[in-house]
Amino acid sequence: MNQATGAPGTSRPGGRTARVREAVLRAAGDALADKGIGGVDLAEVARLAGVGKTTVYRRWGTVPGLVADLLAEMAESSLPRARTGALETDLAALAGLILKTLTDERQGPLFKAVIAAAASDPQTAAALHRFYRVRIDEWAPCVAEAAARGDVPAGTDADEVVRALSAPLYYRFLVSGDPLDPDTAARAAAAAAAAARAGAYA
Amino acid sequence: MNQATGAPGTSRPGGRTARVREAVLRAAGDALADKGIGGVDLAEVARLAGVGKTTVYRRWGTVPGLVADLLAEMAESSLPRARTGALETDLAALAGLILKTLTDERQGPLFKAVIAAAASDPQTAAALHRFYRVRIDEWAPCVAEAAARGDVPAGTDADEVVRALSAPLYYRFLVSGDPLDPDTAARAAAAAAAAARAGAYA
DNA sequence: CTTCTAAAGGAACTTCAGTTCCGTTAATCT
DNA sequence: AGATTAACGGAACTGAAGTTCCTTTAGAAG
Repeated sequence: MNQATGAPGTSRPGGRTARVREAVLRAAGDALADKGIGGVDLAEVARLAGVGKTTVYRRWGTVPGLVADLLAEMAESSLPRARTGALETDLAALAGLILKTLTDERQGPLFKAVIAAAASDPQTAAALHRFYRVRIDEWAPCVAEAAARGDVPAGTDADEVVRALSAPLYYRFLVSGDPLDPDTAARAAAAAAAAARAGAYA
Repeated sequence: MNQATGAPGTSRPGGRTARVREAVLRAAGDALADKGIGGVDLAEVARLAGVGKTTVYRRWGTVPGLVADLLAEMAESSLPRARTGALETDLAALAGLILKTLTDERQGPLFKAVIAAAASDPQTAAALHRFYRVRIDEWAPCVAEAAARGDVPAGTDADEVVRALSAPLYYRFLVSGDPLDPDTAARAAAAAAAAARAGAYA
């Protein structure tokens, strides 16, 4: 007597269920990347994934629900931070990583679509915030180590420095439409380091 | 013989046509602010505006088309910049203005929806970029004047300083979900000023 | 290997956003 | 003031996204 207590996929997560999830998330990522959030319908995703549309509607229900699951998947495959030994170079490495992600053929449009989805759906927003919480936690130690070395004032808010570095890249990407190039990334890293040294985040 | 050469509303823009446009844009703003981009349909907007839905479909066609027109309208009512006489205080005034806009009951959700729409629609994106081009052009002179006074290095990129100030606020608003408060705004202004003085934008 | 049932799949159905058609209203020009 | 026609508006129509119902497949347990 093993009744289904939760959502579909929780009680028998192995084998076929896992293959279906993988195929659907992959197809969803493809569709999001090339049509954006408005252009995705679940029946199309099901067709691309080679899966019955009933299955997609039953397990994910709506486009934002599917996007939230996709984000949870993406959070798992987060890269480890750089350890160059100096604040400026660590931050430059992070800026380069963000630049590479946002300008990537597939990842860029995907992030754009996901952030757009989060703007109008609380479930997606929560998943997005968790995603960036993980990223910031991964990279903040760069700043903490710099503080320990005395490169930035004691009491500097490490999270804030990471955000300050990321922000200009995302701002261009989402809001102003100004170009995103290695120069921009380098300047974002340099500016964050300079402001941190000046004690703007203490 | 005055045949209609352009889109509806171009050949007889006065009177009723203008009233309809005003009512529809107002209703569209309300709907966007409280349902977000995904939750708006043109028939509902028409009903709220007290206008035939055929009219809305004929003149604006799609939700992004309507949003683009709304943005063009918003760009007209841009506020003049502050002139406090010092870089830090000018930048603090701008940060305060952005904070006020993004946390406003109506304007905040509206901006969120509009930026989300721009993520998947080129027409909306173009309108959004024009909007921020206007804002940056309005405020960049603060930095140029500071450079003339010798407060920041000669050759500092004024536009870049304004973006650097705006970015952390928008990043929190759209991406990370961290709180937006006067403290954050003050820190964004201080950091932009510090980085500019250090020559990070020269 | 057999049993049990969670999860997938197919097909018909429903609902509603978006379109089309055509009659009505009112802005502009003489 | 009267004529012209751009633009509005109501109502019926269309098509596809999303739902429901029932059957089939295959993962987990004994």
